[in-house]
Parts: sequence; C-alpha cells; structure tokens
Amino acid sequence: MPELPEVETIRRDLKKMVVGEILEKIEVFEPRLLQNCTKEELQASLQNTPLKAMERRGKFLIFNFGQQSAVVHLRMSGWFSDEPGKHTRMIMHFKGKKLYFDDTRRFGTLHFLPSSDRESYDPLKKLGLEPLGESFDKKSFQSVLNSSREIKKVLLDQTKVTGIGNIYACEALYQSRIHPLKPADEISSAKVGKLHQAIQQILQRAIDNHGSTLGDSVGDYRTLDGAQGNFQDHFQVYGRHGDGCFHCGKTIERITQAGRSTFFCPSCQRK
DNA sequence: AGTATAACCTGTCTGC
DNA sequence: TGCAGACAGGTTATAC
Repeated sequence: MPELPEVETIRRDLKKMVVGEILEKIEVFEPRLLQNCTKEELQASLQNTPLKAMERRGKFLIFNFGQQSAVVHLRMSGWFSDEPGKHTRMIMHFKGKKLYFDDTRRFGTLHFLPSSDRESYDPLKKLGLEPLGESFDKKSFQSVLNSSREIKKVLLDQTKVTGIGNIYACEALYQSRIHPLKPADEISSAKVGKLHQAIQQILQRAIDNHGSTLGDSVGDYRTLDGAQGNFQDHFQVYGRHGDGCFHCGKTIERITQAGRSTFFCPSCQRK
C-alpha cells in the first residue's frame, strides 16, 4: 500500500531507531519474502553487523550494512513496527531492540545485494527518475512523457518516474488540471510544467504529514510506533467519487485504468 | 511495443 | 447472520 511518502516516513523513523545498532540475529518466517538468498545465508552474512544507513529508492527501503544491503519492498501490506503484529514475517534482532516486519498479504520482497553497484542489479536497475531528487528537472520529466499512453498509466510506471502510486498520481493530475486519460505526449509544455511541480509539492506535503492512512484495518499503513499518517485529510479526489469537487462543486468521478481506480473532476480536468 | 487480464494473498466492506 | 462479490496503497507473468 505504501507509496513514496509512506516509505520515506518509515525510512526516517527507522533511521532514528536502528542506524548504528548491531544486528545480532535475523529471523525469517516467510520464505517468499527472500528473492535471491536463503534465510541461512542472510543470517550468516549479517550476524553481528552494524547498520550503517537507512536509504530509499522509489518505494524501496534499503538497509545499508556496509558491504551489503537488504533491499525491501513493502508492496501492498508490508510495514515495520517496534512491536510484533498478527502477520510478522521477519524479526531483526538488534542489540537491545527488535524490529518486526509485518505483511498481511505476503507480497513483500527482500533482495540481498552488494552495496557497491547496487543500482545495476535487479530490482533497482530499471527504476526511473527519483521525483524528489536532483535529476528530476523539467526536461528529464518531459522526455519521459514521450509516449502515447494515458498519462495516469505513465505516472504509475516505475521505470519512468519511481515512487508515485495510485493515490499521488490521482492527486497530482488533479492539482495540475490534467485529465487522467490524456495521452502523455499530447500534454502542453505549460501543463507538463504544472504536473512536474504538482508531483514534487504533493509528495513533499504528504511526507510532511507522515503519509496517508486510509482506514484502520489490519495491514493499513502505520508509522513505526503505530501512529496514522495525516495526509488522507488533504485528499482532493482520491476516494471522493460521488462527492463535490472542492474547486467547482462538480461530482468527482471514478473510472478504471489498468485495473486500478482513478478519481478525477470531469470539469476541472479536461481532456 | 502496447495492453489487458490474471495472479500473488488476506482482509474488509457492501448488498442481497 | 450468511454469503457472494467488489475492492485495497503494488508489481509481474502471460497471453494476445
């Protein structure tokens, strides 16, 4: 479920909690979590190793242990907690504290990679522009929109821009007044500029609000200590189908694109 | 190359 | 209360 702002919030919390701490033991209960190693290899390689840094690339969380890194994707329902949950799939035992990985739907992944050249290995090698990084200038963004595909689908394509998911794609298109079905290469240069700005603004504001928590069910995104995010209170279109647009009052619509719900205002976002 | 669908899982909510 | 169906923050394999 988490998109870039949720993953970044978790990264910051984890940094405070465990960077500099020594990993004494790692337990894995869900074999499908490990993509390219066994739990024995992971345990043997990382035992008594200090965590050097917590990093992020798109929606991937990176535990940097110096020579090697554990690259985790939370997918739909993964999250980290300082307490055990109903679906704990992994426990990282640091000296004096335990970190629990909970993942209701078992879609989460962990790749174990050498830290040098990390970006040239799967799964990081195909990732596109980092929307809050320096490389995300308007020119690079424009070049990524060189496609007749619908703009919403391009925004969800992690090989183009990485970190944007269903919520923030809808919100960024609304803020820049672009119809989600609009072919990417038919958007005017001025509108591309607005979208470029909207993506950065919305992701940053969501991070400032510790991400978005949609409900209170098992598996809904939480921060490390179990608190909810707050950005859901700022949604303009996501989940608001049937309600009035805050700008013009027209009813927000829901359509399906690539099997996902898209929310937009038919009056503010013209095709 | 594109797209559409199903698949991976578990849980919640809605409507009959 | 039960039960079927839709739906969920993500990605990928497969089949046109």
